Amino acid sequence: MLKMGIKPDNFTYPSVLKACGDEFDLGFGRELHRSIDASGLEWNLFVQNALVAMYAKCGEVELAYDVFEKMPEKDVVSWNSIISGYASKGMWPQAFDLLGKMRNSNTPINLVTWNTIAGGYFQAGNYKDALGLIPQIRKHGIHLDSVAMVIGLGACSRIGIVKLGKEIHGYALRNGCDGNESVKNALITMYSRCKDLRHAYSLFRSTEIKSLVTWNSMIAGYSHSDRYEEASFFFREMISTGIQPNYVTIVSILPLCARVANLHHGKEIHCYIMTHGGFKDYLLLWNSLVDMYSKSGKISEAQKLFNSMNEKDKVTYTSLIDGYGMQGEGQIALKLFEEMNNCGIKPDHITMVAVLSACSHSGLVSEGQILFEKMSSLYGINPRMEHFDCMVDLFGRAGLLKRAADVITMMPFRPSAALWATLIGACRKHGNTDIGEWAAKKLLEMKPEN
DNA sequence: TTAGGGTTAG
Repeated sequence: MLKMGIKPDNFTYPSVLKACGDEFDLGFGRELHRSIDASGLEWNLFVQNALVAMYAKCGEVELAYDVFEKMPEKDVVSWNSIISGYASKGMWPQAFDLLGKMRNSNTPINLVTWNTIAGGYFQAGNYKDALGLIPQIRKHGIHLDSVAMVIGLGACSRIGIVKLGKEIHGYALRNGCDGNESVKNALITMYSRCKDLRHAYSLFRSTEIKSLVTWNSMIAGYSHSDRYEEASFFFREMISTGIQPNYVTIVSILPLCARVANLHHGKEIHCYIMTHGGFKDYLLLWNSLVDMYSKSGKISEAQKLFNSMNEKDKVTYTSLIDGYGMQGEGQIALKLFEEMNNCGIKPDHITMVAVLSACSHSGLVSEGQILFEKMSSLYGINPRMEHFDCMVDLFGRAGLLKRAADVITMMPFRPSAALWATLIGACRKHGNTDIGEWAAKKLLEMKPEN
């Protein structure tokens, strides 16, 4: 268009900027920004809003704010764009500060504003807070739209509260949103994640035009419920209807492959990825493969794959560390942990579980203890329940039953029945009746949790 | 024309 000498106008720039945001093409976005400044359209509200949104989507909230701040006139889209930028980065103080300023500016808050906050909560894993917004929205007399429902259903499926999910389903039926594809897929996910496979299945079968996401929702749902046969059946049915799987399909089905007795299915999928294009850029996918081989005890396959990867993150390392740990190769696991730290990849609480359990399976008592004690000072990770579980197991396996018992007594969490059982098992193995009986008594005293 | 959403690994 430019080559033909046609000048972009106040309609062209927002559309192209939106595309930049969707593709995270910051380079082209900045180029457009320079071109806008030279075009005389730099004060157009639509153009400015689109610039704010583009920078926010590309993760450049400061640049987004620079544009936003200088805008002489702001509308609800401007505010929503900048709030969304901060919320998606988890910068909550800034997001809420702006929400307050938006209220003071007499710009009316609309459903998109609410959905932005709810979506931010969802991304941060605050599913309860996301759900808590629904009654607030309704209190303002605003009707939920499909986006609000999808977020609400997503939160229900993560927490596993089918009752609230059903209420949203009812709301969708009453408001004619049940035919919306996204709502349908979110409903399938909600029911299947809440282990109500019957409802998930009937919704799926009643969907006439099934998109890739519909199939993925179903496969992920059954996979999540450990139903390999059905998940695999849907996978094959999907391919037979001419729909090609994408990386989400593969990532959904791989964890199940590790759990079935032979690795045939997992290898088949690995082969599929190698022979079909379009998968190489998804780290998530390669991590799932490393994890599958690790969990299946094929540690040399996992290592081979790991070596072939150009990009690795903490999940790649954690999967391999976990694999070596399960094989009783604690020293190798610790070497990998050291390597990841040297590479500047920060471990998180799941990495620590893998490392500590590797120590426990290989009898590396002092190594495990040192790592546990230095977890928060060295890596900034506060010990969680599962780390204490690892320590009880570590001492228990080594026959240091008094120290295992001390961990349970001192830990700032309510010990689970399984943890008492771990200690009792260790006492039995090492012939310690005193601590064993004490633990058994504690286990029997436990009140059932509500 | 510009803002929010569904399937996703350790």
